[in-house]
Amino acid sequence: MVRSIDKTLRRQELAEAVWRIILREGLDAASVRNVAREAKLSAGSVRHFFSSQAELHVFAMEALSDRVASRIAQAATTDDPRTRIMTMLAELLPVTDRSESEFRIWMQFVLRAQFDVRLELVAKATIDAVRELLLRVVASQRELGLISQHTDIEDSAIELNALIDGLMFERLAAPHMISREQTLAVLARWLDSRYLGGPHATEKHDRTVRSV
Amino acid sequence: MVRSIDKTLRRQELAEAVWRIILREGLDAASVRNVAREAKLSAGSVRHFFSSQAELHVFAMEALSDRVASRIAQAATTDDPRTRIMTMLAELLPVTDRSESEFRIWMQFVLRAQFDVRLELVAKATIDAVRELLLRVVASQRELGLISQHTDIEDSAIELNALIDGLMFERLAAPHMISREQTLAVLARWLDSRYLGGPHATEKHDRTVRSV
DNA sequence: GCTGAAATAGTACACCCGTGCTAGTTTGAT
DNA sequence: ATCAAACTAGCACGGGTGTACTATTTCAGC
Repeated sequence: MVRSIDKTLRRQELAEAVWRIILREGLDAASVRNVAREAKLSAGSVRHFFSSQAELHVFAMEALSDRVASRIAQAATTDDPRTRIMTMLAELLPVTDRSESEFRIWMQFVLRAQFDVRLELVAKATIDAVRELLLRVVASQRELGLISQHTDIEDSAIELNALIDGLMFERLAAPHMISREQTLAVLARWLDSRYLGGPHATEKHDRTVRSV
Repeated sequence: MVRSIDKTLRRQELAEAVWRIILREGLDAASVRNVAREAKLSAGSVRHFFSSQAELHVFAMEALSDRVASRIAQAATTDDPRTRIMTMLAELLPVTDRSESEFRIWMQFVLRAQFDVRLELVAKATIDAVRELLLRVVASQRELGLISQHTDIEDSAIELNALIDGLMFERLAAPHMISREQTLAVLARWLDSRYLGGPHATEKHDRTVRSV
């Protein structure tokens, strides 16, 4: 069935149209008519792929979440443990043109989720996934002996999560206040401060982690 | 001129009506008609006090910023340095019914500011003020000898700012993920970890000493 | 009281919205 | 070539929006 592939494709195209509009004018502007125009379709056509505007928005939000998740999965294939951790966590921050756009869009969805039950579900699932990722990261750090055996994994993950969310928020809400380099520097400093042996002990630990 | 006092009062009342609507249904719902109904006025009457919807929103955002600022100023009168710092910083976090509401509204404004030049100005001014506050806090900590003389004030303020913004964001976007108590605990832990000696020896986890 | 300005209400206009509906067009399998 | 399903376009309805405008009410100062 070639048609069903087309359908999936069109839905993805429409999701991307939603993204572009949100980036340009905000989620409010992502009306059915605007999205249709952005995707060079008619409003009736959009209705054919999404039975309601709400469904379109939910799909666009899920697609965005998936997109970021796949990038993190990609980053997780890095060999060196410390590089891998830094690369993965950097994917949670708006420090490139691409990720800056993605998180700007994501933020709009998350805020609207406060008044939309369906979007709230997507937000919660994604946020929980990030929390679990961070827990695994910190846990694997401890298993590798990169940080003290007495480190409270839960507390560390919570603090790391807050730090990352704060950096993300500031990069989006006040980019003049913290540059991309500073953003990564703050994250790196936080990680280094917990490593045994200080920031420059890099090549001593060769074991690979399979849980992350 | 009793009338001009009335005018100021009405504007404040309308701002509070805007707040209530944002809290309940989001900034999108803060239309002139909705605000008028919330304030038990006619739409034409609202227009008499604010020449446009944009002006109403800007005023409501500024009023909110002022409100939080005055609470921080109030907290700054605390005597004991360490209590004062914690009390002031706690005012930057949504950890009470009141502050939770205020920051929830604030977040809506800040996000819309990305697409509204006038709101962007208010956001920038407020965000810059917070940054300067945090710089002063860290600087005074060092002057009082509460933290190491080698602490980089700028770096510390940036990290503290990110942590606070992250905690705020998480409390609003994912309150299920971090409780009010946990929020304050993370902040307290971050502050304590920088104090020389560290007062709360009852802390359960091992704190790695940092030279930052 | 009287008056005029401030305050409030109400109406009208042009616009955008979500969505239901219908009518055409395209397309792949037979 | 035929046909049914998939696709696309367009219209219409009821409703909400900002705002310009006019009409009415309120009330302090005289």
